[in-house]
Amino acid sequence: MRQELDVRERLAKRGLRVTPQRLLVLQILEEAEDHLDAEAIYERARERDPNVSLATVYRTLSKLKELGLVEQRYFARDHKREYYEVAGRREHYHFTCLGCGRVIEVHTSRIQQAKEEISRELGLVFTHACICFEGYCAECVAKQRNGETR
Amino acid sequence: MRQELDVRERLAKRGLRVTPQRLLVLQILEEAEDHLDAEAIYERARERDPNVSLATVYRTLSKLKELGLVEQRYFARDHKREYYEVAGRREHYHFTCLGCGRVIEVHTSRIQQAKEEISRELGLVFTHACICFEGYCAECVAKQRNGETR
DNA sequence: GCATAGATGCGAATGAATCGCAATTACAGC
DNA sequence: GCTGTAATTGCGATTCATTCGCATCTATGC
Repeated sequence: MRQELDVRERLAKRGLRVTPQRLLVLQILEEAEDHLDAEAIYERARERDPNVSLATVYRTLSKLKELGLVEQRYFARDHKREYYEVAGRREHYHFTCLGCGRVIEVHTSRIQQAKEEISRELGLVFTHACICFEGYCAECVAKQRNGETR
Repeated sequence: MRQELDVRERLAKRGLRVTPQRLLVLQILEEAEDHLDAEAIYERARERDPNVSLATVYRTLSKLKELGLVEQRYFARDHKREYYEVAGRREHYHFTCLGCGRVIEVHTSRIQQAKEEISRELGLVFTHACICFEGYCAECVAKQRNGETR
């Protein structure tokens, strides 16, 4: 797990408290393999502390996001829902398969390049980018092909 | 305005009707310079036909989107809200300035390149991409600088 | 013109996220 | 270790964009 000291420091720096709920949400996100939305985090949190409330999960995620400890994402599949992942991982983007629903992480430096180019050309300063892709994964494409030629 | 014949054809092809409401929404989108959300379209529509309902605007946008006549967008500034623009314009992406709220259209071929590369590498088939940028425009950056050194 | 499937308008419903507020609790200072 | 106090929590109520249900209307093919 991420150094708890770091977390304590970041919280303290803003006069925020280290509460069991905050540590719990953070831990859940660090243990998660896939991406979780508030509801999913809430469910997992209740398993360990049946008293946590959904509102606290939301408030915690919001704070942790401000502190730069977690990142919020939107996936094409369900664009109204917010998903979360711990911050500081390798630059990556998300591709949602419309066939199987799987979210595949993809890597590319093109987005970064695009930002740099546009920045140079128009003098824009980028603080955030929301990028998500949608389509069909290799397996689902194969399935569709088989289905069509049957 | 886009050839109404084309619109009639596309609708007819799916057994959909050409109604005044649909033509009105389409016209509003074609006349709009900036990007509109359902509420804004609704307001403009009522000016010409006070009876149109918000639900119809939503349903119309949904149908027009299916037909490929309009495109739905999300902007970083307000990610829960859907914005619309007529389809078929030159490939572009949107940058929202956190300072003045302006939405700036930017052009780059990097995104397309990224899709092609990832497609080759992982066999993914892209059907849609949701891309939006956020930051500060040149003017707002300049303003901030002045403010800091004052 | 007539029939009828598709559309509309209205108000109610949905659902994720947020808010208000009283009750708790972390933690700085003693 | 205790205390005071401001931050935090839990709960339920609220918000707000979008969608639904349904009775009424209407575009369109015959």
